[in-house]
Amino acid sequence: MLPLTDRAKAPTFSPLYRQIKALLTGSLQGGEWKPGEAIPSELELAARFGVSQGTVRKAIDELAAENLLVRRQGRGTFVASHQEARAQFRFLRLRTEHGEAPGDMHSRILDCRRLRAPVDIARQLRLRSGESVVQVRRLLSFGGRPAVLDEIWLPGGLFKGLTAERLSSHIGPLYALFEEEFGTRMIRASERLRAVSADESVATELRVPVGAPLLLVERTTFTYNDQPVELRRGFYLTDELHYHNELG
Amino acid sequence: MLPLTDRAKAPTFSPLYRQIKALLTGSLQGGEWKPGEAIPSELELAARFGVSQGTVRKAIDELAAENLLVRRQGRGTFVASHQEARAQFRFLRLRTEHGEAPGDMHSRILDCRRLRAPVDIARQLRLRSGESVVQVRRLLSFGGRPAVLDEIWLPGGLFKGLTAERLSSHIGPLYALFEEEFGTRMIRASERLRAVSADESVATELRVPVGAPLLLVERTTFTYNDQPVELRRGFYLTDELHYHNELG
DNA sequence: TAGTGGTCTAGACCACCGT
DNA sequence: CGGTGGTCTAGACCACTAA
Repeated sequence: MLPLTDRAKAPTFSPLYRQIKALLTGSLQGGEWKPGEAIPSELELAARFGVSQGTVRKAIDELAAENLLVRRQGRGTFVASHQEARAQFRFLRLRTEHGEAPGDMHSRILDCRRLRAPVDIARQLRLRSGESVVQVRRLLSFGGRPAVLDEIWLPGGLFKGLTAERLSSHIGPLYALFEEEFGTRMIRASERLRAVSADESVATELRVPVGAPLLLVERTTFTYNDQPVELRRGFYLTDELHYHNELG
Repeated sequence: MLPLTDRAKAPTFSPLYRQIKALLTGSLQGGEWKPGEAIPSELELAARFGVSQGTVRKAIDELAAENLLVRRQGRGTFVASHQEARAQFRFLRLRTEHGEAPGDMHSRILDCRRLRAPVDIARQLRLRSGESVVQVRRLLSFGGRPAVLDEIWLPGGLFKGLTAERLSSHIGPLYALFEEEFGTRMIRASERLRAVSADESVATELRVPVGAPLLLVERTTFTYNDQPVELRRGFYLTDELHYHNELG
């Protein structure tokens, strides 16, 4: 590790703890520690990198704030996972009238196809036009009532063995499956929300009249290094549930 | 300040930096430092509270993360203000197709009335039913096109001199006016989003057909101590603009 | 009891800003 | 230049967990 005085002359100054953070991120991305596992203790990492515990702490603090790591006092620091209960509703912002997470969720896969990427999909996923992509359509229901119709696009190269059967036999969040079976961890997402009218095909799946108002949620999901790896177009029926958002 | 060993026996343990944070929050709430002003330096505060600079730092770190304070290297730490450019679009999440903040914003006040709080409004604002509230309706336009119809409810006691004239003559965000003229600073908000159909009165104001899909945004806004001080029902026209959200 | 993260301190030095 | 926040260190002790 370069001492601060040497690094300070670099055109783009980066403090030591950020370099440590980058090294840790690299190890996470490279799979040195898997989701759910503990990473080495702060003192071990400090020894490995030749810095003080405080510097490692600050790097881990930022990674924990970004939900890449989870600290547990007395136990250690763990790689975040979409398997954990606390992660279940981090990306799905639907809530009941009372602000609680809705129960009795069920996912039905409508279809799963491989095809050549349309130009706009390719551009958003940073693929070459015509490269292979996977398109998944699925219906989310709560208490037996359809609530969300999702159309999902994934890079074909990253999701080779993905089939409707594999998706249907999976229990829990899709992101848990993606992380376990395909080694792709969703880190953050950017959503664009609009109100639209249900067209005939959407209305049929959601069992509402044609023209009913629906919340359209377009999501771009990113993995490490801000690499986009998923696109979603979700039609949300918001008569009983709503999309919840906190403005800090 | 109690030493750690004494405080440790308290039933609800709170570290020293959180006590400092509470003291700072109290000074902010009490108006010792006004929005836009600098607070004392870290070393001054450390001396005042009889703790180390590091402990003050950690307290300020959290307040900065909550957008109550703004750090500026080499200059000092300042009380956050809704006047600043960076705060303008913190609560208004509308973006253009390209993800930019929309330009040419104009606010037109439709009316401003004082009345006795309906039961549900009173409950949400933690007022006694029948207490005075102010109801404001206003239309936000971008590039001359109506985009948001807002209905706003405020506690009458906190907003005594608020009139349609005062609102209309104000330039900039309402929250800047509220903070300057009424001493009430909006800290955070909780929003519930739904898709609805435009009824006749809303359709007229937004110049859309009756039944057009609109994004309904219901907001509860809080000041210090999680005290709710504003309710909003906004009807958003999302054909050209959309509601943008980042999922961390 | 050993090991982990969490808090607190004191001190040194760096980066940045305004004068 | 002096003063501010930002980084880094070394060391002490506390709180929590699991064995």
